[in-house]
Amino acid sequence: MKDKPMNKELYTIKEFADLTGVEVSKLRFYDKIGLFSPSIRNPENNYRYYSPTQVMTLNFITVLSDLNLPLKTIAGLREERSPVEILKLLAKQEKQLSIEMLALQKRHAIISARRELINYGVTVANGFKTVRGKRVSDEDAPENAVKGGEDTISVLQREDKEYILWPRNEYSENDTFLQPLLSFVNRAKDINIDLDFPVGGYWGSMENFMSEPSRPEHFFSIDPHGTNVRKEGNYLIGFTRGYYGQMGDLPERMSAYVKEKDLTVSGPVWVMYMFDEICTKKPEQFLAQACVAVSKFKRSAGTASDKKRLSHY
Amino acid sequence: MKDKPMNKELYTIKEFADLTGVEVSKLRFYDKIGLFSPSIRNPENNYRYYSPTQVMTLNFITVLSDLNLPLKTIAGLREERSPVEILKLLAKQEKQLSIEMLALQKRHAIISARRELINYGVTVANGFKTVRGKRVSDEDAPENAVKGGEDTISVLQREDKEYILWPRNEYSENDTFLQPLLSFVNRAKDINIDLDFPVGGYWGSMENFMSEPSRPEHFFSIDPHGTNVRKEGNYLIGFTRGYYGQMGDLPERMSAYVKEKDLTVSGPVWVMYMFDEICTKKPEQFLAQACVAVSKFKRSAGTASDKKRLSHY
DNA sequence: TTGCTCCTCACGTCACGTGAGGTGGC
DNA sequence: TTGCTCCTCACGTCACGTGAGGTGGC
Repeated sequence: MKDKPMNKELYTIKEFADLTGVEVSKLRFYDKIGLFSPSIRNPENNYRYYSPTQVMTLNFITVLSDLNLPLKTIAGLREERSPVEILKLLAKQEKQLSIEMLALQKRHAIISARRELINYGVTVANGFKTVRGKRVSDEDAPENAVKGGEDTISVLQREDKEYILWPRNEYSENDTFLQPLLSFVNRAKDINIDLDFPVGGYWGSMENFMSEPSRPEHFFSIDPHGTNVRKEGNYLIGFTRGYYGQMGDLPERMSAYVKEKDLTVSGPVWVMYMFDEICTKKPEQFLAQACVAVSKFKRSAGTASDKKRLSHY
Repeated sequence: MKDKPMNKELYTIKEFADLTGVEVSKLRFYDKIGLFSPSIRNPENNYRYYSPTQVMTLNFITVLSDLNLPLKTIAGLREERSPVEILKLLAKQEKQLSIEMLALQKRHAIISARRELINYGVTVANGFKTVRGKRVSDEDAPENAVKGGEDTISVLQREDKEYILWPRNEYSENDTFLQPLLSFVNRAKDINIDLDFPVGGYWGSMENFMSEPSRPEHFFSIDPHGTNVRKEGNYLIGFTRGYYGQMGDLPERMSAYVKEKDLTVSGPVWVMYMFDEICTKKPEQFLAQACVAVSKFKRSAGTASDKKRLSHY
């Protein structure tokens, strides 16, 4: 008297695909590799027919496949499986997941750092004449924006900025910045530094920057996990175009400004690249910002509301 | 008088691989597809020689590749690129990233839900004689644990549990639970319900469960995003083995217990599967827990510290 | 002569998707 | 006859990794 209503009906491959949401090509593929075959084949024309209970079997496959288990593993589990075994596999997948999660977070950090820098570079290159896509005159620009574009030297308020300071560079006779960079890159993987983040140059003082502008004493990378911090405060800011190590007349322009405005600068000099080889093919188009703390300054700094409106490079 | 120290030295493919951390096979592959070729080839033996500045070019590729840009896109960018263009690509990758992030979080939720359930099932199947891998006697078991294993009916404290209640099931004459399940599965994608989460059966009341134990009025899925909540409190708990819809003598055992202990139960009945087709091939090994709120109960419930020690199914 | 590096070319991976070319039922 | 579904088989995808088989310099 047992009727088996489950087996009463059969689905063609298209019907079964519509029912389960699994595409026809996928069903054919699963059949081909022997993972999951229709319960019946018409011997005359080889048509596939699926039974209603196969919905659960397919769900078993779909669930595990969605958890990134390889189809071969799933095929093995179809033969034989136990709760404890599945538990172990799930634990393994969860570990894998947390690794992937960290990788995604790192990618996000890199994208954020790059976007912020390039965005700032574009704004600088436009002479801050655009704010949120709208052109504004210098007078309308935020207080702590660079007015007059990339040729202007100015003093601006900056927020805290995290970075990683690399080991000190060693130069021999004719070295440019390239030799220490190469020797560092070579060791970077050992000391676990991430070369995907933007890299800049660091000098211990304005004097050092002035005397050897093409030889940074350190490199640094703009990495949110960095334990070094360029502190919030007023900074003397200037820009220049050109390849790594080519500072042009920027050091002179900065010190002329310092003299003219009777400023006192102190602490290290950071040079960060808004446009680097990621953005442009032409090294002469690279866009860098040099930055050094101003310890004596008379004009008023930007207001708090201005701070929020602008990027904090 | 310009010396070009960058081009002074050349690296063999192995040296260049060691320097940059990019594997030899990858360098050969990039050369093959025309993405990145050595600056010099020895015409006699076709040896590849890389120049120091190519480190930056390769870094350009590595950075963008690490951000999941396809190599074809990167090849296009090698020809021509601009800061604004890169900015757009980064924005696109960031969107893509957040989608991937959500997918990972969903996978994590599924794994968590499954692990918790199966783990509980294993514990029940062992008669709660193991606690953290150690066998303990019933007396040593936590207050709100099932003592005596899966045949025991008991009243236990349970925490809040989120779930999604599916639409009401429609049965015709000879339908088992399977027909409504299928018709639901068919619509699941439209109403955006995730079939990767564990599914259980729901009856509006103990009476309904008693009269039609193989015909749940609703299905529900154990999904942390669910807006339905099975509230914290004391529940009558029983277990049974068998395929979906086969409750065996569980309803009778539960009502006998209710009578014997002079309890009053109220509200819906939830049946959740700790072992389902994900865990085992054999439907008769499926392990389910039925659960209904106890509104009158004299024995003391578990202590607060016990609550934390146990899973909250 | 041995060991090392370099080369090219072909094939494998993973989970499918996409035709091409052909059949069968209404 | 037309349109629809079904079939098989082969090839493409994506970014490499892995041999096989052979060369060149110390």
